[in-house]
Amino acid sequence: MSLRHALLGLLAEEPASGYELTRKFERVLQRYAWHANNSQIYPELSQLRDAGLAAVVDQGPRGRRTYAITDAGRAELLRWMRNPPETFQVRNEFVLRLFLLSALEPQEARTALQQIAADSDTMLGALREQVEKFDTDAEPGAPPPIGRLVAEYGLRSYQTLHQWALWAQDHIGQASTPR
Amino acid sequence: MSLRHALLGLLAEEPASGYELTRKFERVLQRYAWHANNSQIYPELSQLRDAGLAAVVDQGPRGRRTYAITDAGRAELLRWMRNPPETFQVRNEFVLRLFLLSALEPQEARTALQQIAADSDTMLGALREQVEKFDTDAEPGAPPPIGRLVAEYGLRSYQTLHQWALWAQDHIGQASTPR
DNA sequence: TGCGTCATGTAACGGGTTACATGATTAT
DNA sequence: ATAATCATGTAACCCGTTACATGACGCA
Repeated sequence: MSLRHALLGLLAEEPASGYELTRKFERVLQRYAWHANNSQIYPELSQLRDAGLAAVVDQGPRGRRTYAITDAGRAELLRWMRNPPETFQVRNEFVLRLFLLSALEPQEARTALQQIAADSDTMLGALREQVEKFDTDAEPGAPPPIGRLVAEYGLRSYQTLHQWALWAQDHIGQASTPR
Repeated sequence: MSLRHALLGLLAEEPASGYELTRKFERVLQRYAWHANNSQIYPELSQLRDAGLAAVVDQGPRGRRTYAITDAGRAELLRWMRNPPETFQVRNEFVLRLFLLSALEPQEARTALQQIAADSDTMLGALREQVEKFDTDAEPGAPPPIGRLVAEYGLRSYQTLHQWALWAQDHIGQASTPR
């Protein structure tokens, strides 16, 4: 039940409404870590509330309800963080398509790799901006927030993807024939 | 419906039984690309057969049925490969946990990062062996098979993770306090 | 006044997980 | 003989997706 813990993790940073959590998923988690949309988030928040792991701490206009993590919620999040499974399940259609590139003719595979190289380059630009923003906002000498570490991870991952796509273009050959 | 196309992709390489496909998922796709188990694979193979995208080409002992991709199946795989979605959905609990490291005390987060560095190092060893095997088996001058490109991707990804985990240990500070 | 955004949900359906169930073949 | 592996599947349940539904608030 990762969605539950993703929500607890976001609420551990600061209280938020279902709407704000939906936005956070879109901005922060969606690209590398976890995908969820509002029709999943609202029912899960209700369950979190019923289970005593989160509580409504504020009501605003348009029926807005701000949730905060409770002590029990914090304990549950810690328990989960301290007990990782030995193996993690991954579902990433993008990488799946990389694996199945051999089903295409080499020329078509090369074109696909070019597209990947271009897209990852665009992503790199956005991530570099994000990292720079962290670094200019930081007080000199102070250790960076975790968000900075995560952005660094994203940056390095896309750099790796980009460089691999360029490398693969050079090494993909006529001999890698599909059958 | 990525599972369907993952199966078609594997069958495009060579005919296989449900059992063999389950093994291939475990060995090849599971770690980076897609997770599936036998109780999903067998029904999906039946559907593939009913849809004319795969066909039983051999029967062996213990009721073993070898499936092969049909021309229609190949066409469907190509169509899918040529029409990628603009955005991909990602669900990776491992990365999610990286994002939520800020919920732990810095000391505990550092310990978790050490574990990640150690685990990724183990993975690197296995991947290096795999890559070497590809390279010693290859005829000199011949372009590498797609499997070699994918192994390279895995290798680079784990290298990136490993180096990031070391870097993050050095940069995680007392200031990254959970609230 | 009208558009964009904020804000919350439900319902039907499809995909995925866990647990269960069964038995044949091969190697030791 | 026995254990490991090969080999196939079903059933109940849970999680996630898509589409739908509704309306208040703030700004131009």
